[in-house]
Amino acid sequence: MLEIRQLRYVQAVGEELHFGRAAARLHIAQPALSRQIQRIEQQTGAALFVRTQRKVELTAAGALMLERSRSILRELEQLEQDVRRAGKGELGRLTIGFIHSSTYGLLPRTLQRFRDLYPDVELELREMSIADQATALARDHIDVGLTRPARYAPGIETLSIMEEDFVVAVPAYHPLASSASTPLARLSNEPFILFPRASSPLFNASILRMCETAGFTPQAIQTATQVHTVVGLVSAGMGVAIVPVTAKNMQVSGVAFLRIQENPPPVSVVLAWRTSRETPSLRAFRAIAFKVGEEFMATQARTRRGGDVC
Amino acid sequence: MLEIRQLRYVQAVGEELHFGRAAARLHIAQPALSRQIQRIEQQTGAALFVRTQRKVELTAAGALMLERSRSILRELEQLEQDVRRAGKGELGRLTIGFIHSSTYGLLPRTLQRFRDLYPDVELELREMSIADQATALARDHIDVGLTRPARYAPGIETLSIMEEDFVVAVPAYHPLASSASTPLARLSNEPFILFPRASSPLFNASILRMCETAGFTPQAIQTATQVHTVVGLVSAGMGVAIVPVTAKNMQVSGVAFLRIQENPPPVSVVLAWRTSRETPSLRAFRAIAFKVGEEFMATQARTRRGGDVC
DNA sequence: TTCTATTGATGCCCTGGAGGTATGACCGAT
DNA sequence: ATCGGTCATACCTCCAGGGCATCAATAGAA
Repeated sequence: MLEIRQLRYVQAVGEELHFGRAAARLHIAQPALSRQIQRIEQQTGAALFVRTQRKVELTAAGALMLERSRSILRELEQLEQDVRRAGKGELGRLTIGFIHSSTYGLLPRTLQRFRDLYPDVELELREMSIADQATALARDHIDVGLTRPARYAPGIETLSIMEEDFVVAVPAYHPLASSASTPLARLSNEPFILFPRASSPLFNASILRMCETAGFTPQAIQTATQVHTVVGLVSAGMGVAIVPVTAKNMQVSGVAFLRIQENPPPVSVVLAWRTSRETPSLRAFRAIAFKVGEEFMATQARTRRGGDVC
Repeated sequence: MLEIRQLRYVQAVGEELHFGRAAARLHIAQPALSRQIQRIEQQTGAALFVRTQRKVELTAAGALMLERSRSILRELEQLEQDVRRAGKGELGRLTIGFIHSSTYGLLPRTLQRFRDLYPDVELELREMSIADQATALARDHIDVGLTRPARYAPGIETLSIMEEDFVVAVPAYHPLASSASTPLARLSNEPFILFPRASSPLFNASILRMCETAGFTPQAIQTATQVHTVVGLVSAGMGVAIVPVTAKNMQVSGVAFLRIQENPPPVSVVLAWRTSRETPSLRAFRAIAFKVGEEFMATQARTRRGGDVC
């Protein structure tokens, strides 16, 4: 089989048409080059160059080999560079699962920043539920999930990148609408729009627990899986709801958001991935998502925990 | 720079996902393979494989390199094969100059046989005059010329591949039309269609000389460069002509061809090429053209020299 | 013509690196 | 705890590629 060295030598001699100069260009002595070319000619049984005493000329076979050698050498160089980049995570493909609600939060910013830094990593996005992400991770259908805390199979790691407080959403005309905060108990007789237990177990359980702690069971008048649907129903005056604070980013009018005076535990957004499938691109994505999460929480800090309002 | 060996090793390990088996496939010992892979990983700074104690897995960079290595190895193999074939003249390009009259003779057969034997040699055909072929050869515009004997520049070799006798062409109603042969002297008062001296010096000179030997100067009523035009004019009754015997192949009706009893010297068809531009394809073409020329003369032997008529 | 300079080929030697063998380290299975 | 399987490490060998000196052939100068 031909060796790369041989291709390079053919290219040098083919371009210089002079063994001495070609050898100099290759940083080897001329006899070595002569021997290598002879060797190729012997290997292939084809004369590549016609050496008359005064000049060197390409044969048809030589011209063919020169051209193709150039092309293969280019490809090889490109390959090495690409492998190097892939090793640093600058090249590749990342399939990301995400829950719909993260669309309004850090996903867009994370994607934008990631694309800026790693323009040659193909990103594939798949909206899927928390449960679906868990199985997709286990089956290697996605590289990483932007999801919520849950019970994941062994071998799947998670990293919390953001904690969101819950807030109360009420219609704009509601008596509470002008308040900045409210105790949960004030909502005990309100009709509630809740998240269904089946598809949104985390939100459902969190909200039921905090109401229980406040001493009542919320009266469900409707359920909806996606946050923006829930807020939409509040906006339509159908009832009140408890939603994560990022719901404010949804640009729905006719809804007021109130802090919850009991400061119930926040809910996390986590990244989840298979430990054994850790790639450089994944590491890079994780770092960026983490950073974006931090910034995101910082910009929303004024509305959180009643503490540092400006 | 990456070496071919390394690509092959990556391919083997990537496909076997097992160092021992991959090494066996490569006919080397396993430690050598481990070292080479490590070396590549060190060279590129990218992990290609994840070696857990029980199994080997590809990383993203490894998968990339596997795929591209396959492709480069394929190309390299193809290259070697093509160079080998080009060396034997089975691959390449041959630009052939030819005079129009050879279209009715051996050119079609030669081309057909050559294409059968060397289907991957591209043939480019250029009809051009004898003089044009001489300069085209000198300037490397054509690889070989199918032409007539002439004064060629030094460095240009010729090989005669066929000798054609001249015959007399007369209109079908001409008193001589039913004869098989005639002495040239019988034509001394006939109107002649001649080849112009400028563009067809060889034919023109040959014909004038044989008539002179027969004791007369032909009376030109018209000149025409191409043989088939000349024969067409004879068919139209404009006069008689002396043409090479291949003119019979032109399928022109209304013309009778007669042997010349004086047996004037025949005219050759030659191949001409630059000695320094001798390629394997050219050699192959030459051999075939020569053979075809021999066969061509054999099939026409019965009409030649008055000898072996059946 | 003879001499010289140029250029590719040949002979001989040396060395780096690829490969081999033996063995270690690690882990899962029994 | 032991064994078997698997990849990594240590150390040695050997050869192909490269360097140096020189030859051979020829074009161009004298």
